[in-house]
Amino acid sequence: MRQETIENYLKTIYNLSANNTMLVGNQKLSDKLGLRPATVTEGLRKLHDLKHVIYEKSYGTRLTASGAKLALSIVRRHRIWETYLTKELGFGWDEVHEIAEELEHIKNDKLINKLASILGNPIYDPHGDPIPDAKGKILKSNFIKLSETKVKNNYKVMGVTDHSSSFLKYLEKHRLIIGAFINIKTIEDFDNSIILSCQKKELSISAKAAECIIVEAV
Amino acid sequence: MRQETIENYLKTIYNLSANNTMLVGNQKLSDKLGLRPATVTEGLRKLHDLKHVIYEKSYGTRLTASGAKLALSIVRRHRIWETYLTKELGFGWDEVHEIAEELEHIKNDKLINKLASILGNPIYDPHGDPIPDAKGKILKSNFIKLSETKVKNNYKVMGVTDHSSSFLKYLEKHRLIIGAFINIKTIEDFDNSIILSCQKKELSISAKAAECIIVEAV
DNA sequence: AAATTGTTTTAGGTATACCAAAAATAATAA
DNA sequence: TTATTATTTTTGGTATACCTAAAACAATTT
Repeated sequence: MRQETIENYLKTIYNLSANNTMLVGNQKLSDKLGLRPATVTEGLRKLHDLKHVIYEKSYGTRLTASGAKLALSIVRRHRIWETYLTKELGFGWDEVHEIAEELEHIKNDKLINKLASILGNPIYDPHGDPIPDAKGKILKSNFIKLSETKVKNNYKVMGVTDHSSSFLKYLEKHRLIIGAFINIKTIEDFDNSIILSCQKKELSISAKAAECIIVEAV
Repeated sequence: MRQETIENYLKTIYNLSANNTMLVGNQKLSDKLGLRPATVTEGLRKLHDLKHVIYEKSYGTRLTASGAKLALSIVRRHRIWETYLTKELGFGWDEVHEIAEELEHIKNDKLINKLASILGNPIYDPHGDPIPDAKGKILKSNFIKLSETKVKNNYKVMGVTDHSSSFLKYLEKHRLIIGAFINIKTIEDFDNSIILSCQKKELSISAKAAECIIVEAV
C-alpha cells in the first residue's frame, strides 16, 4: 500500500472515531475518503494485514496502537501546517484545509517541529482543533456541539468540525468565529434550528450548521 | 498519467537538457529518475500523447512549449522551497534537496508566490541555481564548469550541479562554498584532477567533482 | 563492411488503487 | 417473524506505474 493511501485512511478513521473511542463503519469512511464502499473494504483488509487497524467484516474498524500513532502524526502535521499557513503566511482559515491536505504527507519531523517551534508550539489550530505534540499526546476537551446546547445559556465558540471554505466563510460573515460569545435564545421544535445572539445581533443557525460548531459553556 | 509522475519527468528532462537546448536520451533519464529504460520509453510515449514532449523513438526527447512551462513551474517551486528552508527555517544547503523533492509537488501558486515574496523574490537558490519567476522567466548565465577552467586563472564559485548531501558536505569541509574565490594551480594530465587554491589552502579536486561545480571567471 | 558494444524498444508480467454490479449480511419496520 | 431497506462484501474488471528478458536498433571499433 502506498504511504499516502495509508495516511489518508488512518487519518480519516481517527477523525471519525472521536478520539478513537468509537468504531467506524465503512459507509462514513467511504463518504469522507471519496471512495466507493467496495474500495474501502479492500483498503481496510490491507490495513488490517499491516496491523494498523482491527477490522472485522460487517462489524466495524478501530485503530491499533501503531495505527493511532501514525494517525496522530498526520493529524499533527495537518494542524501545524494549517496554523503556520494562517499565522505566518497570511492565509485565511477558510483557505488552509486544502493546502494542508497535501502538505500533511511531507514526512520530515525536523520540518514540522521547526514550524511548531516558530509558532510557539501551539495547542489549537485555526479551527479550534487540538494539535498533538511531537509524541502524539493530544488534549481532549469536554466541549459540546452547538446542537447540544440549552436555551438561555451562554457559550463560547471553540471550534468547527467542518473545514470547507463555504462553511467557514458563512461563519465569518456572521462573526461566528472562534472565541465569540453567544447566548442561546430559542431552539425551534420544527427544524431544530437555533436562534442565538452573537455580537449583539440575532441570527438563526440551521440544525446542520449547529452540528459543526463546537462550544464551551461559560 | 498521475500529476506527480508527469512533473518528475518534465523537471528531469528540463534539468538534463541545459535550458532546453539539447535533446535528452533515455539512458540519462533512466538514471536520474531511478527507473528502468523500458519504463522511461513508456513514460515518454505518454508525455508525447499529452503534448508535453516531442519524442521520436531511438532519437531523443525535447520539451514542447507546454511541457517547458510546466517544468519551469516545478523548478520554481523546488528552488523557492530550497531557499525558504535554508533562509527562513534554518536548514543546511545539504539537507534541503530531499525535502524540496516532496514540497515541489504542492500545487498552490499563492503559496509559492508568498514564500518568494517573504524571501524578497530571490533570483538564485542555495545551490546557485537561478529561480524562474512567476511567469517562468529564468536567467541564463554564462558560467562554466570547474572542469572547463584554465590554469592560473581566477574564478568565483557560483553553484553546483549535484545536490546530494554527501557532495555538499564534502564541499563545505573544504570551504568551497558559493561565493568562494579560487585560483587554478595545475590540471593533472593523468586523471584531469584540479589543484586549486581557495582560502589560502591548496586542494585537489577530482575530475568528477569538478564537473559538478559551477564557476565564473573573475 | 563486419563485429562488438551500448542504447532503446517490445513483449509479457506484477502490484496498487480504483470501479460497477451482484450477492450476502445486518438493521429496521411491519 | 417476515419484509423491507441499508450496509457491506464478493466478483470480475480497468488504468497506472513499475519490472525483466529478449529483440531491435545505433554507434563504435576493428
